[in-house]
Amino acid sequence: MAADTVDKELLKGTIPLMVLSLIDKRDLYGYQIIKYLRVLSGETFVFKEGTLYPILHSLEKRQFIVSYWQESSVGRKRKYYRISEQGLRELTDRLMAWNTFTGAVALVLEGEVPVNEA
Amino acid sequence: MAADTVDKELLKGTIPLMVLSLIDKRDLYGYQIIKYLRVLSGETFVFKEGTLYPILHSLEKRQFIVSYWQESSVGRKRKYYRISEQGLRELTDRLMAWNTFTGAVALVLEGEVPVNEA
DNA sequence: GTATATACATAGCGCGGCTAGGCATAGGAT
DNA sequence: ATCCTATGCCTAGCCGCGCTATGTATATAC
Repeated sequence: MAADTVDKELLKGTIPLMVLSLIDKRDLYGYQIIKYLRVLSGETFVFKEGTLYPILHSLEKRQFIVSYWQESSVGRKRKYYRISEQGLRELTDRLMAWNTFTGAVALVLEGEVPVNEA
Repeated sequence: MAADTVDKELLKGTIPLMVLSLIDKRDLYGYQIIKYLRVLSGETFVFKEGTLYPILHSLEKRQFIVSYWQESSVGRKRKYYRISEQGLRELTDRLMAWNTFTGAVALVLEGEVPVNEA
């Protein structure tokens, strides 16, 4: 595994977190979110539509985000998403969970393993 | 989701990393690894045997760890694991992947979302 | 006219971890 | 004596997330 590739498994659960975080800053449409994830992550997160769209649909179904169509001067219509009240709460919760999680992993990785038996 | 609970989804792929990291420090047996993960993580990672043992078997099958039985003064026999050469390489790779991954997530979470359209 | 980029959608698969159960030994409590 | 708890190992089968693969549609560049 090269240093600039991500273990896909590690991603589980973090994509919705990142998506909510981005939409929280500004209303975005799907294709745009894929680009932002790619650019902001320094080309680490390169997702296909097949990965992101179902996640957006799931987030909308659970009412964390709300969609609306909007014309663009170029290309076809875009489906924008904005975050809801529940979405804000979900984002807060997921951020806490993320920090707890990475903190706990760090503790284990840096932790001393006692030499004595239990 | 409470702050002291982990989103199980986030765990995907990180358990083998933590397990390899622990065994790298000292030979350990399964039940012991569960305890260390629980204690070192500050009660964040509380795994059942049904979670850990299959992971150990998988790591051994891929020859990242090697097992051997050893009597104990109390209780039944224990199956210890030690890390192999390949396991050391795997651990290094997974550590890099972990750092890349968490770094990229941080970039996205803290990233500025430009106001202009692409 | 066809290749590329944009933009959205979904059925179905793969795979990691978890549930739920089982087996076995020892020590302490009742 | 019997039960509970802790220790210690094992596995079939499920669940759920993300990915593959594919399809549709519009606009621009060559």
